[in-house]
Amino acid sequence: MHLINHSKITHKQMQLERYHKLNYAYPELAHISNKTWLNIIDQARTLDVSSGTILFSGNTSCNNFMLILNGNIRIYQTAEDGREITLYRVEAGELCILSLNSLLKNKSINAIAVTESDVSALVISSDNFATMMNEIEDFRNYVISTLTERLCETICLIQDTAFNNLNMRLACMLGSLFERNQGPVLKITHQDLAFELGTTREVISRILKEFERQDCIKLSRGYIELSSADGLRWFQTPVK
Amino acid sequence: MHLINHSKITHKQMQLERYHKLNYAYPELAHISNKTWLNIIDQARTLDVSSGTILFSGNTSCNNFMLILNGNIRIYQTAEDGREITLYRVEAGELCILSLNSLLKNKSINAIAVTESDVSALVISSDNFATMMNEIEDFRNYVISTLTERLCETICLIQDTAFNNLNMRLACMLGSLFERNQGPVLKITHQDLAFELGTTREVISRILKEFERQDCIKLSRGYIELSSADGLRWFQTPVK
DNA sequence: GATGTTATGTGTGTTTAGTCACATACAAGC
DNA sequence: GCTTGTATGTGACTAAACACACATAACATC
Repeated sequence: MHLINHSKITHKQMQLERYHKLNYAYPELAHISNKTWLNIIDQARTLDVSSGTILFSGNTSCNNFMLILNGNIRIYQTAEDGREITLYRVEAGELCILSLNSLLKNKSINAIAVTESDVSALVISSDNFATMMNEIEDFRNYVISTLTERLCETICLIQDTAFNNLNMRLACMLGSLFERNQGPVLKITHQDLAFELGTTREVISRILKEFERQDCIKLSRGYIELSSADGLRWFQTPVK
Repeated sequence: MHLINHSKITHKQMQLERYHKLNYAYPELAHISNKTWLNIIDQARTLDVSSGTILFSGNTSCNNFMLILNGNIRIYQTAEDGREITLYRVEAGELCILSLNSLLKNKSINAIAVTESDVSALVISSDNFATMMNEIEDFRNYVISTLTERLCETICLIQDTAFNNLNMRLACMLGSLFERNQGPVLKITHQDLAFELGTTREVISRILKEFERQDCIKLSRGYIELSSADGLRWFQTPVK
């Protein structure tokens, strides 16, 4: 009796902890007090995976919907020759919208999702997801808004890959990486940058070297240090 | 009195005509008999525009939602140097999902929509669209399904532009154009193909010439004739 | 059939990106 | 220190794509 009671308390504590994390990660959804919502969240299984786990790929599709509480996920595509290109990332508080495709149409997409850090997420079944979409207006709006936004970003990526040269694309990429980074020293390898942009390591190494010659950055093994954000910005715009 | 009566009859006829067209174009939505739906459709303004009309661009955003009854629309992006790339097309029975961005976030997207034929559409106000999304499950599902599908196609386009060379991309493009085309003679100019793929006319002309030398196609002014679909398929796969 | 317009063909040169083959360099651990 | 892995630097070459400058060629129309 004592034990059962104790277990009840910890369960309640766990639920509170869950809501705390969920509301922290998803402030847009924090105010939902709908009973359906609370039920489904209570039912949801917690998924904890370590960094480097493949959540879905061309073969293994993802038949659940996930609310990410912690960590981030990279969605990318591959070419036969080993090149990769990052499509986007999903962080805590965002929705992995691509999984909607397997969810709604039961058809997996030609992309890979891999965790870049330890990730914990709430797993919501296909049925419960459908219920939420139908019954909870705020949730529905959030999903549609995310989906729309993702489509727009993807379209920008097309413009980028189709029309911009690598110098510019790399300069822009570095720009946004430094922005997000705390401090001017970025921990990343040339190969990783190549994987971001869909090209090869040598090409990146050469362009970075050019940036260094122009005193925009300083290179060292595994790190890139920003010397001149303005200098870098010069490369971020089309020549002339 | 006689006149008013007459006008009422024609109005009713017009409404019937409208539903006929709508249901023909959107079989997925044809069964909706919801009162809200009928009201909004009745209220909707009909838009008739001729071929070549710009529906939205970077500047002019589209603050309405459209159900396309007739014709088709091309959505594309431009580069400073005059190149263009087609993102996708919207035909009767499909949804122009990009307009959702201006609709939901009041933020226009960096793309242009132009009619490729005479187009007639039902224009649905932002408010009515929101009402439909909230109240009509089937409509909502259709919108979300379209949005998801568009996102997937866009992601495939990224893979295509990032990893495939122009020979292959052009061969694939021709392949799908011939598939849709009635008969083996396709009416299109080299410049138009360049605009589809985001490149320049000369490049397309040379690749087409190569396809002709390989007896896949025959070229004439304004037309491309398919000689060997198998030969063309050879170019549609990565070399070796 | 003269004229203007649009579409195509093609030579030549340049730039950009990718490939291959190494050399070097750094970092960690034994 | 030495070894082993990983990361970077670079020369030299190839290929793809683009740019420029024309020459034709087809068609439209008057």
